[in-house]
Amino acid sequence: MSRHPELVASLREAGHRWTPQRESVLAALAESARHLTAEEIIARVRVRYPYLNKSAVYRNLAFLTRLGLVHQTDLGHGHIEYELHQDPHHHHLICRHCHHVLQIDHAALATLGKKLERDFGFQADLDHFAIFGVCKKCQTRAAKTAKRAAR
Amino acid sequence: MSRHPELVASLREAGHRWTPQRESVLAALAESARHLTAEEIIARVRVRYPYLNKSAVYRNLAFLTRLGLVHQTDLGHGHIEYELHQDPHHHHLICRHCHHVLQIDHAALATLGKKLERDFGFQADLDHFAIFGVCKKCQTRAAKTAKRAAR
DNA sequence: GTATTTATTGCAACTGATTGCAATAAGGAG
DNA sequence: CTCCTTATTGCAATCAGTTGCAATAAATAC
Repeated sequence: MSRHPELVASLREAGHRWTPQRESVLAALAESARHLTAEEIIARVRVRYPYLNKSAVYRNLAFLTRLGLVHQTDLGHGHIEYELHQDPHHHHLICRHCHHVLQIDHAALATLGKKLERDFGFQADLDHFAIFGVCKKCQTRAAKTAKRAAR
Repeated sequence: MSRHPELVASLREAGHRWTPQRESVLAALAESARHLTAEEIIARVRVRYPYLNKSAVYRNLAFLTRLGLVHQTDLGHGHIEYELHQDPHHHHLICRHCHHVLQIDHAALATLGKKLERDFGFQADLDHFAIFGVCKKCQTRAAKTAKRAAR
């Protein structure tokens, strides 16, 4: 019936249902190691389940996100990207010039989390964070261009 | 002609033009002390300029953002919010339960910025950051509910 | 003033995503 | 198994935002 028996049981206890549509969305994410856009998920799900409605996909992505099974991130590509939640926690540094995405691990943000907790009593969701900025390469490239322009 | 003579001059030097539409979008933001959604901006602009097309508003918001005059933030209300860029830099802690927005100043994130620079050579845009999580109030409320459920 | 260049606008078509609602079907009870 | 409740689906309408393109008009040169 399902390859996620404990998950399914806990969903049912909470009054939710385990439908083929829901399973297929989760399966599409589980079979991909990387982020997928909603459009990619719909395409993959329809390989097995050709007439699945897109609103069911969007609603299940929101549902799985609420459960904490799925993460939504805006990596600046114009579409939200989804991925299965899996440890270790990581974050992304996204260059606004070359759009390169550098993955960093949670340690870099642990201090900030503690600080927000201590100073404001705020329990931040510092998981899978997207930070925009300028990467090393583009900084040096920009410096060179500025120099050339100055001459 | 305009209440922003230096701005207009520098735009012209860069090959841009200063149109009534562009001015009216900037004016709408300047007259509001707080964040506005695109819809609110369109409504305010149309008080003086009834037939302005929405795509001109969106394009000018993007344009002013590229110039660094305007900031876009997703405060989790389902719409992007815009505001005139003004110091001092600040950030937002947004509770995912009660949706309360707590404004904090830049000091809290300064350490993170230095760390990203030092460890990864990444110059992060740590300006007007939105951090989601659970606020103090909702944490204590959740703790009480859990206790009650345990009985 | 007129002519030229081209950034910007207005419009209409379109995209990704959301929503209201009736129909369906999952899960539990008998 | 059948019956019942209601979470979920499918569909169509809708919404916020984007895009292609021809028309307009801002800025510059003359």
